[in-house]
Amino acid sequence: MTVRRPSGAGSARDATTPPSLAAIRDHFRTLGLRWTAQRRQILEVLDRTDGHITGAELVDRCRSLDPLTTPSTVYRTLRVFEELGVVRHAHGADGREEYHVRPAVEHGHLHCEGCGASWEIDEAEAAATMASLERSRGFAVDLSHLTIVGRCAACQAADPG
Amino acid sequence: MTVRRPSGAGSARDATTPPSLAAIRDHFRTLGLRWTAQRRQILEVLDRTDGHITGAELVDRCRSLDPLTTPSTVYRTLRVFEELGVVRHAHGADGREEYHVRPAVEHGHLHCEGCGASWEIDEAEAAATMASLERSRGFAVDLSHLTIVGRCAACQAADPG
DNA sequence: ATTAATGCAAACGGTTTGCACTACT
DNA sequence: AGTAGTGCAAACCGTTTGCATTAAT
Repeated sequence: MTVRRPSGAGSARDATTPPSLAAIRDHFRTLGLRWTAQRRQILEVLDRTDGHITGAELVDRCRSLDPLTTPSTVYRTLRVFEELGVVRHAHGADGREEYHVRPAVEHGHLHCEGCGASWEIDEAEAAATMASLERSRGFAVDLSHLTIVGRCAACQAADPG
Repeated sequence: MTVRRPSGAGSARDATTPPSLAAIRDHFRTLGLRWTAQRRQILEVLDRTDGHITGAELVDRCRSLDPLTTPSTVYRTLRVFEELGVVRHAHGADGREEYHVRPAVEHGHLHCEGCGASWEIDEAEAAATMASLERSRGFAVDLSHLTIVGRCAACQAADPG
């Protein structure tokens, strides 16, 4: 199925506040898409997740809520949600696709290859990066897709290697 | 097999110029590892590749040179090469593992999600990013692992969104 | 002669597909 | 009633593994 994407409310491009559940449901219906129990459930799980979640993790969590959950439905729904701009995916440090509900403020991630921890970086913190690439190349960084890998302060202290 | 990694020449930590084929072969032997036709071939293909290459692509190219090439050998060799610091992997824009022969100067990649093109970013260009995260968090960015996704100047002009 | 490395085939995990069926609208 | 969405099972792709065999030292 291919989603038609009219301009206007909820279009994938505007970076406003996250729409409410009801708004999303209505938006679906307006587009001729259907609002099903599965879609609601998946959206709820995504919404409760802060940070990011891989497709497989999402399948698991949905399954633990409702054992009848099917991977194909989850992945298909994820695609639709992304086409509609409800979720966003980025590539985590391990190379997996990671999804998150489109946040009010876009953010990227910092990942320590020493301890595996990760942190969010907001627009302010990424400003230097974005400005520099904008200036030198005219390149517009997709912050919500950004994962920077390296070593955190603690790991450097622990193993100055 | 686990590779012992003695300090000294060729150790994974020093960021010097890329060692010659002969040096690598000798290094292998010194460690009690063996230098085989397959390893030489894989290294040659890697060396001829500029930029980056995925595991699967590497398998294909090796196969086109020698149809007897086996995936398991390639992947195993890749691991050994990486443990020895001969190659490095990063996660490409599409989330795949991408390998490159460890270059004299470490670099990251810039990837346009509009046209799919990618460019290298060197230390100078990444300086702003690295300095900023170093300052705010004490975080040491792993430049060779860095892939920044966004939209290039041309794509922004073509489709101002 | 040792034992590291290979080749094969089979298993793996995450994701995608085709198709008949179900259920939103 | 019509068609979007589901569930199932099977296929898929890239990668990893166990094990018997080969070959570098």
